Amino acid sequence: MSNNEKFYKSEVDFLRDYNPDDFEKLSLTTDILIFSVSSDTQRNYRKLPKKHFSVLLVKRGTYPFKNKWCLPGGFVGIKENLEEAARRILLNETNIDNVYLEQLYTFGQVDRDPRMRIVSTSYMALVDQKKLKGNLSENAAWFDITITEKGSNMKVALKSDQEKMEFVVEKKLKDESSFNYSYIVVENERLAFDHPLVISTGIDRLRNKIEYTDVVFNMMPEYFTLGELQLVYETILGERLLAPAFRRVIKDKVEKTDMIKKGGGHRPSVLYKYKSDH
Amino acid sequence: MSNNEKFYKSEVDFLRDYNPDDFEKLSLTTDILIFSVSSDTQRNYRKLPKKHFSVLLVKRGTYPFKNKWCLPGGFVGIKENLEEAARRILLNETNIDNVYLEQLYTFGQVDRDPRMRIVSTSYMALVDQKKLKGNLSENAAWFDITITEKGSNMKVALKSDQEKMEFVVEKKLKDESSFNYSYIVVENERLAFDHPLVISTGIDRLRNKIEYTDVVFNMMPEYFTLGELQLVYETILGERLLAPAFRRVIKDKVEKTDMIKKGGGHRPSVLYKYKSDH
DNA sequence: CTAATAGTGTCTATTAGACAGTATGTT
DNA sequence: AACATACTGTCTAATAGACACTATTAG
Repeated sequence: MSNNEKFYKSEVDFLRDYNPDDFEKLSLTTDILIFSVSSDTQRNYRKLPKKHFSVLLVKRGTYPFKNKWCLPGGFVGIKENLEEAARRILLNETNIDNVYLEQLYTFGQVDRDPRMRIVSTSYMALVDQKKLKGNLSENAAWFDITITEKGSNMKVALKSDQEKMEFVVEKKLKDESSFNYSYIVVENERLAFDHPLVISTGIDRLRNKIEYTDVVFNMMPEYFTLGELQLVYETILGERLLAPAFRRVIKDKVEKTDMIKKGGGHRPSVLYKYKSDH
Repeated sequence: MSNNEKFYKSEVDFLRDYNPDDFEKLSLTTDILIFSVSSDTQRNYRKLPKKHFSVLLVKRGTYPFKNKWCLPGGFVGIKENLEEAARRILLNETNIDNVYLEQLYTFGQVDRDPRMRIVSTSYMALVDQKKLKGNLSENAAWFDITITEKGSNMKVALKSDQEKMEFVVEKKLKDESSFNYSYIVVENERLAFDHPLVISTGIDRLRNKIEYTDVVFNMMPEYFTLGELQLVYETILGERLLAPAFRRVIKDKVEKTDMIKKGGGHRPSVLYKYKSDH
């Protein structure tokens, strides 16, 4: 009997059917990374309001990580699907529903929670911030994100009306032959758990997906100008784009309306809406 | 006190710190989707051996799903990281190590295991099949994959030396504005659990990643001809590629050696190897 | 010689980048 | 008038697709 045969006859099937002490049950949570793009209040009547890429954080009231900020999250019920749990928590904490949500990654480092073993499946939500306004709890706040990359390090500065904080993660290739990497937290004072990793992973995912999908329209109001849309792309990608090229690429995804946005100290702009059938 | 304030003061923090009955612990497993590309034994001295995209499955010896096939997998230890668990199981069941491995997706449907609530984080491994040969257990077998897509349905035919089976899944968009979709199993006789979903998700991921990363080289031997490499791409993508275009795109990723592969009834071919620094 | 793959050259079509130039609002 | 954005046209560069053509082996 070979070593492998022995294994298959015992361990695989064994593990499927039994639950020995080594494999005791663990807790599963879900954390929701809610991204949106917010606008500055307009200072100069000529200029377009500056846009900020932002994330919703919640201040913890109890230990561990008391007074630190974290992503909204909670335990997955024993009879609850993962995405259902994420939507329940999202609805409870932000009062919104029917939002774009996708599974991001499952974080399972043994020591990621100081209390006990907790594995967390994170979800990424993309919202139009106006749908939430006025409903935020005292403990929740939007933080504008500013990303600075130097070498393999990424510094993420977070700024709300009240607070400023930042963390630094290092992007580390796990495999030289692919874009398979993970992040390591280099600096972090104010964020709870391994949430810097979740945020970094989400930024990465969004920056990728914005290039080949239409997810960005989940962060837009129903009607928008192409200038505003371009600003959102620029804000998320962290780079300037050339308007003619942007318009060429985006033109099949949007539909002109007969509405026009006036009021800026410049030529008025046609309002567009998302065209899903193309 | 607003509804939201009430919520934040209670539920978020409550859930973090307590473990009420509704949120009892659950079992976490990992399933490993092992892909490789195998070659037919050569029948015509002129023709290149045909290549097959294949997956490693294990036959279950016990209930539930007795005598059905499944992906190798097992429970995650309470003090074991997710990827560590995947590597442990991979090593035990296939006797290989140092293999390309990436987290694929976490499947958590409440009813995915008939015994109890089990959430599974799947990993995808890419291997060169020659490294495994001779070590396979009786219960394990490579299945060649043939994919037929019609409309939103994908039929996956699996064929080993001994057995043939197939399943059909439907690709369903979850969000009209993105490529965020999930699969639904339409037909499945012989595969255990929700493993048709895992396989479909993995095929998708691999087909995507092969276009913008170098993952494919994890499935290649150290030295290979460009014709063989092209065949692997064609096998995984399920479409023919034009040789001049393929060579143009691939040329920066490979390095010519001074070795030559002779023996076919045709012009000999230069052997290349992967060049990671480009 | 033949069948089969190896490998190159080149034309064309498509897409991306760059920039100039015109248009039209508000103050 | 001045500024700021809206919007278009066009040149160029880079990339992808198609196909013809040459090279070289085993049998």
